[in-house]
Amino acid sequence: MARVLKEQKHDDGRRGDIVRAAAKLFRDKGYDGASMRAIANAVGMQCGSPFYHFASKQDILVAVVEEGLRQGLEKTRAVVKPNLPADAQFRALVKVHLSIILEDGNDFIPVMLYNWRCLDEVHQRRLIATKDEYDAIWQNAVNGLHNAGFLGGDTKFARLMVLGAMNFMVTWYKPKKGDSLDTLSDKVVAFFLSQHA
Amino acid sequence: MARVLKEQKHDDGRRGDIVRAAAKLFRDKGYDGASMRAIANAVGMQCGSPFYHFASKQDILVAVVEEGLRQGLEKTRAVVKPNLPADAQFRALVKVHLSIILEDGNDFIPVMLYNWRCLDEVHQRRLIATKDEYDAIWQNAVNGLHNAGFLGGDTKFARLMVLGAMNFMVTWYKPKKGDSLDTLSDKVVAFFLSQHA
DNA sequence: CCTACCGATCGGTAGG
DNA sequence: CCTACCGATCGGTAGG
Repeated sequence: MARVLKEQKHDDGRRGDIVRAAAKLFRDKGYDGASMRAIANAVGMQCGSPFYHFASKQDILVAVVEEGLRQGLEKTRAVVKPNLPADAQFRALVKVHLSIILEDGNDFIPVMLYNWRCLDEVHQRRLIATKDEYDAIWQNAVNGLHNAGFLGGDTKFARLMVLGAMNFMVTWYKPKKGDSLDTLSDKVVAFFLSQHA
Repeated sequence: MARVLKEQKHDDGRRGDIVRAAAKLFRDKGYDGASMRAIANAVGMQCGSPFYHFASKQDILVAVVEEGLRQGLEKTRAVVKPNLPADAQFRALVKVHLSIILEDGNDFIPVMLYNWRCLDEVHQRRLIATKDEYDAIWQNAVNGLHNAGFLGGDTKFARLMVLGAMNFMVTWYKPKKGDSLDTLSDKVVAFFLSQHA
């Protein structure tokens, strides 16, 4: 019990610092472009010290992606409400997703999206299970749009298009004064559901 | 004159082999993940030999992106026809773009899309001019959709959504027997223009 | 968590 | 275009 408490505190301390700093560096420079030395220095450590907390650089990447999926799934589940109209449910999910990939300090999911192939196959296979949960929530919401007449055709394809368009925003979105993620979410929703405005 | 001819032949020979091999490796492993040794070996050279053709690894990346933009712009311009109905023009552009990013051996533009930040700022600034030409063609087509009543709202945002959704296909599209880029183009067009089907 | 270090690999070069 | 090599940097480790 004491041991469990100690480990939890540990996770929230230096280990967590490393994961957050690595996420930022992986996002900015890519997995290969961010050296262990850079990660160590970002948290005020010497170059060998992160290996006290992680067995390898790969394990840090895994921790980043795991943390991203954990946070992302938590935030996403929190806005899923069974009695919401399809378009309102869609808007809520869009807003959460934009926050997950665009908001300052949320580097975990962008790292996952753009460094997925840097993960070992073993880790990919394990993490894909959680990714599937995430996709299933979205698939439900898109199916809801279809059933409510907002979308026709192939709903799996529709989900991929919607999420793809948003995920690619990571490459071009620059936050500007005056517009919030709320405004941006409205634009995304308006674009995809414009046929019923 | 003889010198010009010789250089042209040279470009189409070993230099071109290096650019094509590098494009494939940059696409598969990323710019940092693909070593000069791997690029050299892919064309049957020793590790120092590519430097007879290029001053640096960075210059190979620049050549890959330049070739991608050149080919892409050429193919794209070829399908732009002033008297085409807006939806037909859109479909033609979608098909060309899918071919550019998904067809086997077309690694140049995917490398550009996902290794853009590996380019020096100087090269980015120069290449962005050509990118803008590409975007302008698409903007025209999307404006055409808007004017014909296929789309409402912010047409620049619409362009970014449409291209983003397609560009992200690079991360999930796996060619399957029986479906062609024609079928896929139809699905993309149907999705974005479904409100007027 | 630091110090001091390892072997491996990297991009790039000189000389032919 | 090859051979042979360079200094720099990489991820990772042993010992404290």
